Amino acid sequence: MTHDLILQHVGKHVSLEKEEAAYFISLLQEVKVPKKGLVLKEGQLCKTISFVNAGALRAYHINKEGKETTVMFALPDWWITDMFCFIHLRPAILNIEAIESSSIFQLKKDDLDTLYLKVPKFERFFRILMQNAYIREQLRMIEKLSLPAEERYIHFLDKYPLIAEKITQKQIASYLGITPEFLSTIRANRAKRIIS
Amino acid sequence: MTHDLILQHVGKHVSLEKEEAAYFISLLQEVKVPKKGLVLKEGQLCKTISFVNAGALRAYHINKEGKETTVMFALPDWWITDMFCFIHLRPAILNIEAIESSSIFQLKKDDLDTLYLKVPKFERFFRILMQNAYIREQLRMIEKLSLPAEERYIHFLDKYPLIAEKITQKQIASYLGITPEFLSTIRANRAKRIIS
DNA sequence: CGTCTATTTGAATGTACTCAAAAGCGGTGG
DNA sequence: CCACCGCTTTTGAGTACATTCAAATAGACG
Repeated sequence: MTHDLILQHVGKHVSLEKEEAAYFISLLQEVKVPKKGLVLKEGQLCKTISFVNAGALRAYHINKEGKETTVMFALPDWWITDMFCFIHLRPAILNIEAIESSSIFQLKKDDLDTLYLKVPKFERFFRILMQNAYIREQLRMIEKLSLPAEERYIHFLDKYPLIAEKITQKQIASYLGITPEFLSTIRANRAKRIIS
Repeated sequence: MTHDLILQHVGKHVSLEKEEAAYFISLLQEVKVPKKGLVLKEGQLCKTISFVNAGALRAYHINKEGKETTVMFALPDWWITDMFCFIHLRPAILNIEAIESSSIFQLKKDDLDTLYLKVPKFERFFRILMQNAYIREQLRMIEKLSLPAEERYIHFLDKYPLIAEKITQKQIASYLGITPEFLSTIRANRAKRIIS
């Protein structure tokens, strides 16, 4: 359980003194999650944000009709949480599960708030993270509103090849906002077109 | 052109010394925009972020088929820009126009970067802003993926009554991701149901 | 007042969904 | 190690939600 990856990751945006790095790491708790294990369950208080050190996670929401929609995937070097509930200390509206056996570092809300005060560099670090997350979501919304399902599917494969190879089509479909059956016919149509 | 609103707004999240406030304000440039005036045009470099002091703005994207999708609205006390292009210094993919005659304060990217260094409190301030923006977009995506058009319409009226009363149905439709014709039939159906 | 755009209405169409059933695939236990 | 179980994927038919196109009406603004 080295912290090389996370320190390198933080180092991309801010440079830490030795003691700052040590303090930061002291706040992290490593958690191993087996495949299909839940890191967060809807209704629970979401008290932590997780950095993926190894493996892959998925956050999804289930609406009142039982329909599942995938909010995000996270590979190593990504942070994931139910941000709304983490920030406002509300019961989670998302589930977060391990797609494969994973190792994550969890940071508690309270500790993060203290970290901001003790090492203000982390304000910058998380500002950049939030900024990128916001931009990603905004671009995703523009795609969702302006492109048909097939083009969104192609973009997804293009943008997230490493994710695509780890997950099922059902999960891709629920990220794109279509049914697995429809994704299947999209793929069948493409295959036909490519042959002819 | 007082800066009361913006200072009060910043004050909600961080408290500034007199000189810090003065410095911050010195970086702002007031711009008056007439109704239908463009603050940002697709293809231009997006060098500024705008705080709405009075009036109302709208950011929208036009895809290659000419279909327009509204990315966000901004009332007084909101910040608006093409965040992707602002951060990465790319040609804008969004247009930003005034829905009504407006007064905005513009902050240049360079000045913002300097501001972060000189007054690190602003890292915190914008971290919180970005965090909220991220959460909003994420919740919007969950709605878009899991609710039918009619429910999204009701939620919109509920969540943004002040915006709803200023804009056209066409603009609401383009925010919800439906055609104006379909929004019209949704409204007609609701009216019928309410009468009977 | 006239023009331009937004809104409504309706008919025809298309994209995506539901339901159902079969085929494929992966994991697990005997 | 193979057979079985459960889940994913495919396929197809019927359906529903939403779009397109067109035309009429209503509203906003100079």
